[in-house]
Amino acid sequence: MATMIKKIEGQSGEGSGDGEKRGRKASKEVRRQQLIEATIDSLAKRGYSETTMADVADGAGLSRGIVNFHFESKEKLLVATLKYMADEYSAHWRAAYQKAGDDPARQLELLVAADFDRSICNKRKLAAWCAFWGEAKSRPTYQALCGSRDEAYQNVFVEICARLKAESGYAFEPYATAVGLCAMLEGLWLRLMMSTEGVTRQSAHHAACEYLASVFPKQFTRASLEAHKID
Amino acid sequence: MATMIKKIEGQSGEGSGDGEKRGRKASKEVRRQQLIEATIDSLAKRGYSETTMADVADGAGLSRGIVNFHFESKEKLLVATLKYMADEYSAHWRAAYQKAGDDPARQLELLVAADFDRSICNKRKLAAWCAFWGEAKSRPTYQALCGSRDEAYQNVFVEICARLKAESGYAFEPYATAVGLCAMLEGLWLRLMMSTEGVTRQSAHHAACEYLASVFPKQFTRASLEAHKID
DNA sequence: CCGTATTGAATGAATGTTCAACAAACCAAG
DNA sequence: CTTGGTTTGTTGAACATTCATTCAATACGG
Repeated sequence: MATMIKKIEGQSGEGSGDGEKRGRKASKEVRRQQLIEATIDSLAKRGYSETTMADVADGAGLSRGIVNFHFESKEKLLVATLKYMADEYSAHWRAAYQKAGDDPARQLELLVAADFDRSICNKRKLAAWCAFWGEAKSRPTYQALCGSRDEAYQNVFVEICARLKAESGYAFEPYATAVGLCAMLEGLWLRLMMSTEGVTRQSAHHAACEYLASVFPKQFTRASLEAHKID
Repeated sequence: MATMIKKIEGQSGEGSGDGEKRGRKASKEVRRQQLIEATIDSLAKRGYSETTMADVADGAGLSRGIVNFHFESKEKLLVATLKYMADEYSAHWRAAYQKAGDDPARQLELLVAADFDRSICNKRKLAAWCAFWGEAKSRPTYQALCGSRDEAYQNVFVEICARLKAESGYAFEPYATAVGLCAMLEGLWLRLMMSTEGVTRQSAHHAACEYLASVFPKQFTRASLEAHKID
């Protein structure tokens, strides 16, 4: 157990070259992350309602009381977990957006692809997301964070649709089209998480590309989208 | 309380003209439904993890032990509730499908409209659906029923897309297009439930129609879809 | 040694389930 | 139409369990 902690701290140490005393002070942040990862594990395996503090502690290989030390309560732990995932998601699409440069078609293609990237879109994370969605309505805190595909995210799509319309003379309304696209991406995640067979990350991405080819025929052909497909 | 029971029994009596002794035997089914409705209420108000047997009993205005009499356990109650909603949803879209006749374009329009009908698509029911979605991954029983937008539902869309393609020479793949459309409908439900302001049943339906107009331009114009809009 | 992170048992609250008692509906016999 | 007995639905308190939280004791880095 102690060795595992050392290893994680080591990884953290490599990543950030900060020369401060890393043993304890870093440990605090590392321990939090470790517990958050264990929380995601449990949410994915057992679901929200069956996830207990003991599960999380056991999953992290630590003692029962530890969670209340690093997080004040179960509620706080879950909020921190959701925030962790929301930040990760946000950083991921922003990176893809930036990488795309200024071409709206390329922005669209990369943003959609980003949503089906392995690092974000896997059973574990999707299950955790869905667990929070299920509780979001009755908890304002969750509701705010579950707009992870947030205001900003949707606005980017609205902007892209508007530019493509201006550029190629489409008849659609940019706002409604963007809302529909964002909804489809979310819905594909939902299906990905729900159905055991049939749906895969690739097939979901493929369906999204089919949408792009239908709605933006001037920018995308099915052949070109197929060519860029990587995983 | 007794008067309320009488009233409900009366309604049930009118509906089914069976001449059997209706006082007790009907009561059993009525009571089950009453408890299921109370369960949906609680799921919508408190969420899955905070819904207790006491909440359900109180919500129905009955005593604590009653739920374990009509349903064997909490688990069974929740499964029955989900099944109730799944059956209702299925019946609703099948009715719309039948009403549409044999024209695939009209089938598509009515099926999409059905998804945003008041009777199905309201905060209460959506919240309850989402509560189950959140738990579905870890419970095979839920997972099976949560394919309420089931195999059959999706296959109808695949068939419609295939016919429209054959009829009008579109380039899309029917299966991927249908999957994307179904996913969008689910995603719009999700948004409808999540965000407090901005999204309404009408605007969600509008986004779906925008999709239809973009993907099936030969069948739908934005003007015609707008004209048919009722609620 | 000092301070901090960690442990694990104790505690108390919440909750699903059980069950003995009670009420009401039903049916047959007077 | 009564009456008495039987079945069936309903109640609410008791019970057992699960679980988040607390905290005194401990280990360990600096």
